[in-house]
Amino acid sequence: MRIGELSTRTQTPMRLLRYYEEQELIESNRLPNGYRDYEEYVVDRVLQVRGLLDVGLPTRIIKQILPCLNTPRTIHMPYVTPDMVATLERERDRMAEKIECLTKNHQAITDYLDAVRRNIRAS
Amino acid sequence: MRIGELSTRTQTPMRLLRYYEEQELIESNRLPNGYRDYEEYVVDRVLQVRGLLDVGLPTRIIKQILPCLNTPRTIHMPYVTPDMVATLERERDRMAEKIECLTKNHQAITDYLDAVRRNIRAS
DNA sequence: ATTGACCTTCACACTAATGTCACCCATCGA
DNA sequence: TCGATGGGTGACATTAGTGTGAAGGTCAAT
Repeated sequence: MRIGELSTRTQTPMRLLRYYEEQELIESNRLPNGYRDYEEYVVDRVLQVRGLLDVGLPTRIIKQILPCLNTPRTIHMPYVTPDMVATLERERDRMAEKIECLTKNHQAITDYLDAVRRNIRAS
Repeated sequence: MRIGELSTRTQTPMRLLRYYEEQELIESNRLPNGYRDYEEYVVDRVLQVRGLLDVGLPTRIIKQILPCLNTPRTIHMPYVTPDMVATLERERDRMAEKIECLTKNHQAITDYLDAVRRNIRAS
């Protein structure tokens, strides 16, 4: 599929799709005319990348962990350098921290909203 | 306390403490000589702010939701405009999404690491 | 009285993730 | 063949969060 379709299917500006490619987060083949040609799986890939970006991971890290998060859950194990393992462990721990922080604040907001609503109802 | 102490206690560069103040995320009084003078609670506040930043919330949003997340759990209810409630609900939902995304990827990494370790042990 | 640590403001700079615009080529339908 | 539409590259702009350094005050201790 070409970039326009990928863009609408992933709700992502073409500009960003090109950017992600530049950052080596996704890949494309080229049609004879130079147009980008994406394979089907890239759709999921883009969504996953955007999820991770949105969650605060930098492209640099995403690029590193992506091979381990392959959508066709083929845990195909490349050269897993100890270095790589370390990165993964570090990121995993950071994620855990983030989850905790988010959960706490999510709860705080929820509580607050509840209180507000009770307040409104009472007045 | 002055900025140096706050900086070491929160592990945060002074530069950023000033920046947070500029963004109205924290406040300070001034000593007669112009030095910033922080109250004790600011320590927690800074940590909270950094947690939220790290988790991907922009200062703009943090500023808005901060009054509802006061550390001295005095749910002191200011003018809760409907607008404000809307923002809170939106952010809360976004947080939930992020938590989900993070959890999923956290799990994926964990699984992967497990697989790698099994692989190593087997070889 | 000077040094050194701590503080102030101002300002320039960088990176990441995006937006936007300019200019040109390709494709396809009228 | 013309024009709309879709694509390609490149470059400059922007915002957020930081780093860093200049130039200058304050203060405590020597």
